[in-house]
Amino acid sequence: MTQTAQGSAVTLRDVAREAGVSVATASRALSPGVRNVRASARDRIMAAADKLGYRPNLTAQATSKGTTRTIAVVVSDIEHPYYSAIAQGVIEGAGPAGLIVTIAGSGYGAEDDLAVVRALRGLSPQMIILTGGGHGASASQDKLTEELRLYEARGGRVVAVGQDDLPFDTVVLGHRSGAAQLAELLAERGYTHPLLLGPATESTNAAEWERGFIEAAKASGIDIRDSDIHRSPITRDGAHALISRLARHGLRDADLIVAASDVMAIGAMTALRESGMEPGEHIGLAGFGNVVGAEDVTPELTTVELNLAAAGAAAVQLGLEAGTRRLRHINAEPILRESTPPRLFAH
Amino acid sequence: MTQTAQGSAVTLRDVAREAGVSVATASRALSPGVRNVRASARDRIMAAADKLGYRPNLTAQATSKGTTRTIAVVVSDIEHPYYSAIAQGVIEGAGPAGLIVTIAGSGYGAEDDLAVVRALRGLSPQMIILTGGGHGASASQDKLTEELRLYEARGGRVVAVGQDDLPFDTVVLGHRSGAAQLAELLAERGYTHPLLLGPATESTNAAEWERGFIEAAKASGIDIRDSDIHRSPITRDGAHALISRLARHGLRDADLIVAASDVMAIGAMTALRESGMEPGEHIGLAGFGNVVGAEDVTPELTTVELNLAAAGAAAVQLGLEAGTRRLRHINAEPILRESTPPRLFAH
DNA sequence: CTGAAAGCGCTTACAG
DNA sequence: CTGAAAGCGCTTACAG
Repeated sequence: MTQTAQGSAVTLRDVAREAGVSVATASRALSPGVRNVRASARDRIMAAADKLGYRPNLTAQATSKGTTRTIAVVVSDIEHPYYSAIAQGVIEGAGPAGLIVTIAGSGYGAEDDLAVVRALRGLSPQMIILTGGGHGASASQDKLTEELRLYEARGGRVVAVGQDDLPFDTVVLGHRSGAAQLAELLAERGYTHPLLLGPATESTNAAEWERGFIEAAKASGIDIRDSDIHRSPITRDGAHALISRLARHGLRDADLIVAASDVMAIGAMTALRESGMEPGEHIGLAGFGNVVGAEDVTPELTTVELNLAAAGAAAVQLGLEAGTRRLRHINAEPILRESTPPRLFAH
Repeated sequence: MTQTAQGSAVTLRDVAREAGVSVATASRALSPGVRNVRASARDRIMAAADKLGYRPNLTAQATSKGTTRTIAVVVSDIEHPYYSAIAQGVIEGAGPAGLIVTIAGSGYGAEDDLAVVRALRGLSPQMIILTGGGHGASASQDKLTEELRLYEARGGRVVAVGQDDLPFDTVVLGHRSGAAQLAELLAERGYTHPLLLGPATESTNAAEWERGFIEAAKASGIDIRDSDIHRSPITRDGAHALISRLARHGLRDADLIVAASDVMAIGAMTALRESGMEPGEHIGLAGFGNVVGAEDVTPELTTVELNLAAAGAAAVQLGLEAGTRRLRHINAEPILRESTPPRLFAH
């Protein structure tokens, strides 16, 4: 393939020539929001652009303007519905503003986010939305913050979705309040011995979820000990393996498993059944997030609706307005379904 | 925010000055695969870049080189696990080559793909991977092809994942052969009256799936009439609504529902149960794709493994090698599970 | 309202 | 191996 292929691209210069104006005026006529071009000239230019099939070179615009009409969203795992739901919200929010959204997958560690943000910065998006959910304090986290600050200094906007452990605009999700409400309702239904199933990786989202649940449980008279808290990879298979193992040794007196995500809860559900226990009947089961699929398992899964799409859209709004370090809260609400029926001897 | 913020960015010029060389040498030292720089100079330049926290401006590189070290994958719906699985495969395939992958969501029509590709072209990715699954012949489809040809003419690579109805390199998925194998196995299990549940939107993937199933069924002595084929939106809710309606009027003599995707099958499963029929027991149920969740519903869902991640990785490989209009086939394999138990009076 | 010119940050023949 | 210069496609003061 020769470099000549390059030559076939229609450029602004071509449009200008066709319309009989300078590239400067052609540029003005074609950029939205610029008024100072005579109507007749504008029309000729538009027509020429159309006729030639002109498509502006966005990267050239970017090197000239220093930014691109693009939103980059960083997710830990594109296959996890938690992230796709947020991404979908971002897309919906970006559409009206005429912004293209671009999704980049990282991984579950702060260093993963860091690597992706480094690469992304070079692409000069107008906004970077982080959805990783927080990694706690660490050297990588500090470097990530520093990298993002540099990006901001160049005029970029950064917004986080999750918890407020990054010093930027943040859409705060209801991991804590949602988990607390869930704990209260489950206590009312008569559950007394919950077992918590959290992620093995550091996650501020999960930490808030855990704290919210434990505190509210305590207020309802339920004490959750450290030995009641288990951790596995934040996937269907991770939870499945853990619960299978636990079930083999007996689940002691637990009457409820509460997972940090629906995906994990669903893996646990299958593991329970394979171990001869009927979820809902022998032991209650609750998830978190109200992800697609939660109401299609049997029994239907009790969970907490996080309103992820709304959060994604809100992140775009925050990023579009000027401001710093603002927090925007999105409410969560528990949804009780068949997997946590009222216990017989409710107090 | 003033434009001066821009000034704080570290540029190649800064690195060159720090190292005491020209920008040209600095550029050479920093670009991988370029040998002609004295080792000592290279070391000084690397050190300077490191010290200053230099991050190359990828958009500037792009306007200079005409391309970006980026792969753009176009998906119809990021929330659909079919697409996230392919995207995950692309990410895995792109990593070793040092390419960033960017995911853009479109919609289910050819005109949606067209709009996204237009926007994407401006970002000059090195490769565009289309996963839409084919839209059949139409004016939009022709325009899409034309747009992609222009992109190719500028040196870009395009690869499709799905069926071979686009005149570009294609990773062909086993919709047809997978569906055919499934039909044979289900016939062996004694099913005689399948009802097909396909997507309402035009899709070559689905058309192949349908043809594969019908032909193989016929070979096994099962005749599928037009009235046995139903269509709904390609979502959980779409299938749920359709099957609910059908169940109300009675499902006639159908002993099996075969859906074009697992997500649809899972929606159908819930609808059946809500209508008082036990999936697997009263009526068999099969999906397609072996998506996360398929083995976590009750009964576990019979489906066809499409090896989507492998397909995504294969697409990257195709795009990295030179060549045109090559077809690469990825095998599909049926997975029989509890949702299609052997019928009592199998022939 | 318009054009000539300088500039965005980088790459790459070209000539040493 | 290295530097000065031209160029990538666009934008935007500046001066009419």
